[in-house]
Amino acid sequence: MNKPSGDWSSPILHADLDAFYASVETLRDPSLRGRPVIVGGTSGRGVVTSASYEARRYGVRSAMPTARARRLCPNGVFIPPTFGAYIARSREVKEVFDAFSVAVEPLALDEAFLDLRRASRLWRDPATAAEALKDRVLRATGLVLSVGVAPNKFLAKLASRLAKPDGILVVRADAVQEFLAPLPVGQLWGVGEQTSIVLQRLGLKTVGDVAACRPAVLENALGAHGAALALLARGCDSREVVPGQVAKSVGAEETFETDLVEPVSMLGALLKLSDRVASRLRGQGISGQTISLKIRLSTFETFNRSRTLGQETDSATAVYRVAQELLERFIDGRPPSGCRVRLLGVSVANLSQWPASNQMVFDREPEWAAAETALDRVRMRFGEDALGFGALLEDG
DNA sequence: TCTGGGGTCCTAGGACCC
DNA sequence: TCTGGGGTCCTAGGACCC
Repeated sequence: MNKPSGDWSSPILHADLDAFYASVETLRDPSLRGRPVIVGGTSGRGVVTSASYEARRYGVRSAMPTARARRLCPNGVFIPPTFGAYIARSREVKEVFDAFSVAVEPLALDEAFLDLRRASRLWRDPATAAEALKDRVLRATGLVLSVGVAPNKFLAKLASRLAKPDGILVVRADAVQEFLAPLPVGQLWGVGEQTSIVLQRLGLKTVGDVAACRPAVLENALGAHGAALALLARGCDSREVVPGQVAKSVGAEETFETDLVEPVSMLGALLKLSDRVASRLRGQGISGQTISLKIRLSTFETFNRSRTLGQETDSATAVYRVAQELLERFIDGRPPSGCRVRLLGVSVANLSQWPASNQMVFDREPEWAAAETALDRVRMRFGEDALGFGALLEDG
């Protein structure tokens, strides 16, 4: 059964779906095929989350304000995101990946690492496997995949980015330096706007420049981050592909169409956010100890306030109470005019799995679990009127 | 151009304990 | 009376990724 063995010096794959959200929308509505599809917030404050390659020709990019994308591409089809559809497609793709390798580490809905070292008898070489993976994903889901093939995670991720769209790029172990050296520093994982500025000041423009720089100089300028960059720039990355990672925090946030100034509307928003977060915790069978509140003012200044409880919770009312206290304390410490709130967020960290005993209760009494969201509790206590949230405030 | 929503990781100071 | 040292936890802020 052994296939002839080719070059296995680059056994790590990074698989990345092309223009994922826009592609899913095109599958949902085939009349969009070939048109500039732009998925993103359609409110005044929305940004682009995904753009088809047709839209990119007009200069539309992810994270760009939707208003600007409309100016660049007036004929674009603008669609608000439908996350349920993306999650469902992502699961289908994950099934294809899992049939392919025992070591699959998802990074996001549209990308994953695959370690092929334990599949070396099934394929002549990793590049052949990458071809087959693209083909299987396309046939199973209709989605187009780009794949980077490299000796480690960092190089594989870089390769898949450069392979797009609809490509495969293999970085051979003996060609790493030539591959990396000419790339701009911004291609290094973890180099964004701020780090680029620091590197620029050091006179470092390409990855080759960074590789040639003394690690101590980088560490001095950027701390531990600098030491890590020194290694990446030389193509060194010893991180393993780790399947089955569990989340470390669960959160929900919302940017409001217009800034909130009334505390009562802020509390109403907090209640909704707390309910969303708690529902997701229970859905995953986890609970957490640290509740955080995120506040972004109209000035775009952003604050975080958190509190760690003596015990874990997955209850919306418990999360809400803490968030409410943190918010009230924050407002008290500000000048009366200084609280135009652009965004509120609630998150829960310090997570752990539910004890098995609780999960048994959950299994036995699903109706109990279903009634357990905070909004339901509020309705039960205050009636439907409570959804105006006035009653909650009286209750304080 | 006026900046989403979901996350991860790192740093630094202070409290607290031994 | 004139000041230890190490470890851990908590909080706040910030950079970065998709």
